[in-house]
Amino acid sequence: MPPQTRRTSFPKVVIERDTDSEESSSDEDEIDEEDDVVGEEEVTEPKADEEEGEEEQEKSVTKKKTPITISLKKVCKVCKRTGHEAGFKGATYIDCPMKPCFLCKMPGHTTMTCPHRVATEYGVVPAPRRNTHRSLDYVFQRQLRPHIPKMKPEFVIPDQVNCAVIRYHSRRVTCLEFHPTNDNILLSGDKKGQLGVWDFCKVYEKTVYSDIHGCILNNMKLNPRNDGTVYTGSSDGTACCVDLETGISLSLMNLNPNGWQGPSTWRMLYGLDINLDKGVVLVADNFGCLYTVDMRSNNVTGKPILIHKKGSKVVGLHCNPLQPDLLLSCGNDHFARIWDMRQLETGSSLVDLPHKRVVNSAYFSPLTGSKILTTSQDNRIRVWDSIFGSLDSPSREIVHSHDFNRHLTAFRAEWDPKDQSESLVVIGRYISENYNGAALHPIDFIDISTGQLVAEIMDPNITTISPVNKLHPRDDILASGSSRSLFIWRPKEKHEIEKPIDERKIVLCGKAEKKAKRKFGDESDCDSDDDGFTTKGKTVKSKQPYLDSTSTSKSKSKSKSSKKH
DNA sequence: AATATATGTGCCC
DNA sequence: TGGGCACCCTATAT
Repeated sequence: MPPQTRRTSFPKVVIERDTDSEESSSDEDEIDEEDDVVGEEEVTEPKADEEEGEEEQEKSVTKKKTPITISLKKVCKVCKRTGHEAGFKGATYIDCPMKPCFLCKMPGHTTMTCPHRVATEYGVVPAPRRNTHRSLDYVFQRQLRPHIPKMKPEFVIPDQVNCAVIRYHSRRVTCLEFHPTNDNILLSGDKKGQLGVWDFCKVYEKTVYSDIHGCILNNMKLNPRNDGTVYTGSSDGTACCVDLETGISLSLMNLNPNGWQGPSTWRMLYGLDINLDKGVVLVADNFGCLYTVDMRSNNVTGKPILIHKKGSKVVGLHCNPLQPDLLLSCGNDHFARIWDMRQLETGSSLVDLPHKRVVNSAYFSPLTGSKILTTSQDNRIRVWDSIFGSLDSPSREIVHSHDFNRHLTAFRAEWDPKDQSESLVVIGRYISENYNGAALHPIDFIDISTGQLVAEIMDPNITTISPVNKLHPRDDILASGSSRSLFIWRPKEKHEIEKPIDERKIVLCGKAEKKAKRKFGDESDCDSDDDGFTTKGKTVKSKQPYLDSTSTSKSKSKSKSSKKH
């Protein structure tokens, strides 16, 4: 047992007398009074206070002269000081005033009054009417984007859950990918290393492959040339090529051939991407190294290259969609880096993009590949408007709540691959908002050219945070991973027009699921998952989950201006 | 309904 | 450079 710290040894409920003073004599009273004032410096208290406190308690109980009241003094759960409280009041979270703003990390105000919350685009420099005279830029723009279309209208932003699977995974979801050709298939990875294949139009048609990885499936990518295979990278140190039909996986590499030799030597794979032009799969580990796997021979080629600080995680890799020679990496060393694939060696990065904290993700824009979008643990989304322009500093920094929490999958801002203007981005939100008395964590759609919150979507049935989000490459569909559950969102209008009513079923989750269970008295769902899932090598097909077409989940898709107070 | 628990990052020494 | 510890909105099982 670790030695108790002084702080924790303090009783949270302070016992005080109604009638003060009299024989109190001991130092304890003084302390109580101090507490009353501002909670002053508990630091000045004597070390033995705990026992003394108990003693006195007994004393006063036995005497019975002075009635005892236990006053629930305001004790802040965050800073442990008295005089104020932090935490949830109903569905509203009150910040500790002693801490810097939880949203923007600046001191002097709390989240409630943070200018970035009151006006989401606060401090964001809008996209300038660019008039660059760089010839390369001109050529690039003319070739690819003769006219820059407007961003997608709001109504095609998915805003309503129309199906979801309950606890499809037995651990939290870590990554999602849509199938490149089959519009209804969603792949999902989880912390346990399992890979899910879900036909979300048939809702209950899902398959889970549980014998591919031993722990966290960090990243996966489908092969667009052969859409039946997916490449996966895991913290177990292996990368695999998986056949989606059979679940048969081929190990491409194993960074821990000698098994567990202690935490300092165990290697894990994080970043992963496919470079079709070069016919390679790129993966990166937690020691800062990049590995190249030849897609034909399924062998690692060349030596690992240190591309980020030695010993630091390389969490993301992304190949430029148009320029096969360009690679973007990001990692725990607070950098995102652009590389030329033709001359990959340590220190040879073309550009280093510094961040204040860990970079959770870095992506080129999906259509032109000319923008860069990063998500960093400093609660900022950064945008570089053109890789052909100056990359000295980001074009915009958008403050957004997506803090690091060890129990959550890292948040990543994801492009909408269908948005011709390459300005619509989706990302889950950490801090909750009070929506009619419920604390919900919305999924935000942000126009990264202005920083404006275009839409915030949530569902009263989804009370958990949704750090993992992916937009469909062709349809107006959003997939979200929230804790162990997966959700599919569609725009209300579209969904209502296209789907016959009896297909508009909502699969309940979380609390609503439990309620439904009681209501229908069914015990047989995929909740007993662990049994099935742990059977190595077996696919688990679960039965039909709870369907409830009556409880239409409502979610709002509103512009930021109508936002609370 | 209180509590245990898993276990990443930053920062300090 | 490395161990130790703190840590603000978790989710879930008991």
